[in-house]
Amino acid sequence: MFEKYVKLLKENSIKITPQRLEILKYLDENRTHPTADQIYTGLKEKNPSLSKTTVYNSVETLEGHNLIQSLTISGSESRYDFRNDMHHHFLCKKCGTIIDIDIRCPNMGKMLERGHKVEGVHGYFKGICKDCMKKETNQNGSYNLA
Amino acid sequence: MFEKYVKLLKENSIKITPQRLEILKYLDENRTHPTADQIYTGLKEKNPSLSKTTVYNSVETLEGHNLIQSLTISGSESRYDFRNDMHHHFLCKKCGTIIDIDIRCPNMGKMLERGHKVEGVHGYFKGICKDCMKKETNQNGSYNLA
DNA sequence: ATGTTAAATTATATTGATTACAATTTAGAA
DNA sequence: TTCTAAATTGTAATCAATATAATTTAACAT
Repeated sequence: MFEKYVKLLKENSIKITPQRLEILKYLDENRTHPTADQIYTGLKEKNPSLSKTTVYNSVETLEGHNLIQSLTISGSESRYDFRNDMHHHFLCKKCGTIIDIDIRCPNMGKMLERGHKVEGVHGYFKGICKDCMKKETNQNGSYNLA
Repeated sequence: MFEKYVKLLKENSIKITPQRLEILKYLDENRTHPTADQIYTGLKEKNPSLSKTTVYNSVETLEGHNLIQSLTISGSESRYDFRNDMHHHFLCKKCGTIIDIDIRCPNMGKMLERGHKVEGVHGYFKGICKDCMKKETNQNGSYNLA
């Protein structure tokens, strides 16, 4: 059940606690880039003693060891991503979904040339996602029947 | 003095107010990507009647008309950028500076291929800037004298 | 297994950014 | 100049995130 996450924590010399295992599992199984509050709410029922502070502490620890990464795409709240590899994100302004975009930033070389040490890269696209675009097109189409 | 900003507002059919002119001018002259609070504090002395709510309202209006853009690079607070053209940003974890990086994202084509409509692109790099790297090197060098 | 201890968890209080609201003022059109 | 919708203002409220201190616990040594 939790072996995978136990292994992850052990490999990184992070103390193994039920809360951290649950949070890791939740992020692994919910690739929707949830907020701290969503993680808390999602786990609270099965783990009534869970505290929101623990969620904040845990994601901070996990991020500090590069087991997960945090996103600041929406401004109002941080979101968390089980994936720790470099990829980009797309936020749909219509449905709110955050989609993983598998592109690696091709500009790292330029940053090095300029003498900066890059430790993290975040690429955020914002707009209307494919599915919402389809719906819009359909709507406009029906208007044209008049 | 303010002709440039009057013109900007007029072109976008935004009602011209002294507050909006001051905020635009502040952002134009302070390319440090200030927070709403920094804008407020920077203008309050010369404009004692200015309200922080007005700063929030104004930057929202200006961003809505694409006169400025907001950054969510730091997580805790939004920052504002007079530049509205596409470019990237680098946040130095050491000195906190946010540097403009003049690269255009080369992945727009891929997004279109996938059927998404992209309205905004934000590229954030985080790490240690050139200047802070130099200081670190110097420090390590002096230790090596022992 | 048991005891020990530093670290983690928890509940609560607090901070800080942002938004909501209602009263007042004002920009810009008539 | 008058009028009106919109903007500004101060205050209160909200929401995410952090600080704090007491309690619990993971992991090590015995």
